[in-house]
Amino acid sequence: MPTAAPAFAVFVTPSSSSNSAVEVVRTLAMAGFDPIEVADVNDLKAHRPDTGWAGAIVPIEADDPSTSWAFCRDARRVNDPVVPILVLIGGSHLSELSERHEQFDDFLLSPFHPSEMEARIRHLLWRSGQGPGPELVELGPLSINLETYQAALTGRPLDLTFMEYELLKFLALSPGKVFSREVLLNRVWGYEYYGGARTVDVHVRRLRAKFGEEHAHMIQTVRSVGYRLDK
Amino acid sequence: MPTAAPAFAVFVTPSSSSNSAVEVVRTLAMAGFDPIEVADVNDLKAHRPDTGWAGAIVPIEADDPSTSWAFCRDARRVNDPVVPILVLIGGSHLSELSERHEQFDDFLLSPFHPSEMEARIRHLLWRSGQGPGPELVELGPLSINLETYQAALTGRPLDLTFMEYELLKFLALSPGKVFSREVLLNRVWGYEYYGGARTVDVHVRRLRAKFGEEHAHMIQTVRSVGYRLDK
DNA sequence: CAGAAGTGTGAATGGAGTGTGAACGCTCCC
DNA sequence: GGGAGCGTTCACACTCCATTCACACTTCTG
Repeated sequence: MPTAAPAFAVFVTPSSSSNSAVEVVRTLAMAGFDPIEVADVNDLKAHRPDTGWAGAIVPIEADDPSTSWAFCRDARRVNDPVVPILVLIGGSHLSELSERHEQFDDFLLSPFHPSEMEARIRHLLWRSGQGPGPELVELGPLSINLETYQAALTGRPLDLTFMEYELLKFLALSPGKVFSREVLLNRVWGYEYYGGARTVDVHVRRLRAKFGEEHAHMIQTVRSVGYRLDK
Repeated sequence: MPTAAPAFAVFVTPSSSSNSAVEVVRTLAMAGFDPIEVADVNDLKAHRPDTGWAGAIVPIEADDPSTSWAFCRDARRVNDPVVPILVLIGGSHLSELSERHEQFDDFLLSPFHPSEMEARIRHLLWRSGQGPGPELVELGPLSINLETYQAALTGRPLDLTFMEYELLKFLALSPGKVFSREVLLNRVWGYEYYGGARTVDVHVRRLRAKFGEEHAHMIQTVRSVGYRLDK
């Protein structure tokens, strides 16, 4: 199971004359983020995800800029200040930015291209804390950190070798699914690999040993078929 | 005598096929800045104004991106690191940004509208005048001062060479994350560098030696994968 | 120009990691 | 109950990888 997607607040005015918010929401979703519409600062508290806000996207409404700017200002004042703030603004309103530097972190011309918005968001995320959280694979008590090449069982780190790690990762990416030895040799060891089926057995055995008696059952044997990783 | 206009370095390739640099220079001048064309990092030192660089504008040449990126990287490594860096990039090359966040501060789609460039520059200037960025990187007993190019372990200064420092800084910016030798060669030594993987090993070894026996374990080897910096 | 410091490369070394064969044990089915 | 089939376990040999060393090359400095 992948880590929860970073949640972004998308400011929408009650008199949502523009449909830009729709475009924003769609773009965020396509880029793998979690867009949540908010109408005012109270919504920021009410709808705050457990993981907090990864940032906010604020379209500056052409017919009522002050409301949008007020939202930006207030979003910085709540208990858990929202950063970063990306402002969406029409080309003819660029001059408004000059006196409001402290109210936004980056801006994007409207209409916008989705890939530019995504690029700006990713750059902001990186700046404000080294980007999105680490890529984790979790399955019950097991968690695998794909960035650090570390696996842990109920928080206790497992000292795995390269092949053990690769095998476990492969199994954990398709929890519950049974893989034959042949498939495992192909997908984990490589297509050109031509070794005995005993190889898989032994690595499973070593994994189970490191899991400890308590969790060894997570790797299940399916007789005359292969192996499967369960919770 | 009026205050000198902020000076911006504009990167131009010798084979300046694109005329984007001309546009950049004109826009900067119109906005009241002082554009100075530079062809490489040596020019940054040779033509450095008395007031220092206010920033740099770097067009990413479509036919030779790596030269432009190398300039960005090196501009951050000179004695008086150039910040901020604004990158000018074609829409079809946006994906290049994802792995180079540390090499630029903001980007602008090419072709660009002069008023957007001016707005971006003014926002960058405002930001750099505010809180100077994270000039200190800390990780357990290790602290790295990005401004003075000094690293220290439990307060004791480490006498690092240039490459040792760059390698350590890169690792410390993503604590815990494993990097392969290939990635390290690309991102620390440079995309255009094509050397043996032993180079990385040796520099790691020298870093560990300077860390001393007590802290050598901070740089961990992940067998058949790469290296990782931990607390 | 001599010397020092920084950096990259090839080769030797040691060891962790990996694969294999054989012995053992379990389960199912005739 | 006995055998066939399959998985498990063990010990051992070998491969590959990281480490280390020595040295060549470049750059800088006095």
